[in-house]
Amino acid sequence: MTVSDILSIGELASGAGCLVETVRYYERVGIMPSPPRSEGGHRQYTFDHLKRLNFVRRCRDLGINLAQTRGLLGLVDEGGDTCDQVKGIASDHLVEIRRKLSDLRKMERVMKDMVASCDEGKIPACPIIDALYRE
Amino acid sequence: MTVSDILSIGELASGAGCLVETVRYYERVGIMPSPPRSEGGHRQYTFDHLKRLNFVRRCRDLGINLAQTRGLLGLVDEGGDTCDQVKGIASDHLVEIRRKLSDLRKMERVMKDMVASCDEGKIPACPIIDALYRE
DNA sequence: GATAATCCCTGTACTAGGTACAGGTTCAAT
DNA sequence: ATTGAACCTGTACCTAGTACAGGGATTATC
Repeated sequence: MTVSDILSIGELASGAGCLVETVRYYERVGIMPSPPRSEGGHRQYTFDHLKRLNFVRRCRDLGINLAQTRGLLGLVDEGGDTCDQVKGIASDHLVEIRRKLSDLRKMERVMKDMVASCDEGKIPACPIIDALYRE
Repeated sequence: MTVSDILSIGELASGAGCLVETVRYYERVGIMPSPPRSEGGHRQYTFDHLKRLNFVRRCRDLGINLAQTRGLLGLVDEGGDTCDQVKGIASDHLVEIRRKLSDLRKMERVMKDMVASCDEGKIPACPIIDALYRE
């Protein structure tokens, strides 16, 4: 590591807590820009790139998919009064999260009941298999 | 559709509410057996196959992955006193569901706060982008 | 019995969001 | 100058299917 402002792809990746391959993947799919290169062909990043990568990772951690993340980045890149559009994307995502939550809660109930039913009788037929196999 | 006990792949698929391609995929990955064929090479299924396919679809609907589903089917195929093993797989899956639920609840809270923050001020900088972009 | 419409066959490519190499080059430290 | 780590490109792989293309089988209608 030098004292300059240039980050290698490894430094960038570890700064954002992801793999080097992931950064190259983001470049390939147009989420991260192609940075300038050294004479030998190594990618040279700046702290702005790190901010952008962290933004992407934060979106991903929240379950925002790459297409939506790309959309948000587009709005960021444009700048200007796009707050409503951002809010739209975020609201859409919130709806999606709530749908998944409701599905998972149903699954939890079913699995919990199935596991509990196993404790009750020590009968030969397994109630879980029964529940799943029933016609 | 004939009056015999033989189901075509299309009848099997629609009976289980999935695509024909999915059935062929399950055969390819060893979840469904290779059934006998007609003289012309068409797959010939029975109602036992339909039961098995429904079992698989029910597992998938509950979010049980194919590897775990294969495990359950293995226990079913063996028969015998494997109730504990079944319960093990189900309990593991319950743990997984609960982990996902907790992640999603966190995401919901964050997204909800972000969307709500947008309503408050009509300031130029978008609070959602801010929240995600913060260093 | 002929024909047309529908179904089925195999094989391959594609999806999302990366991960995991192989084989070769460059950089940084000693 | 040398060595070892990090980097490069390109390709294959993962899950759980989906989507064709090009051709053969079956069924319904006439």
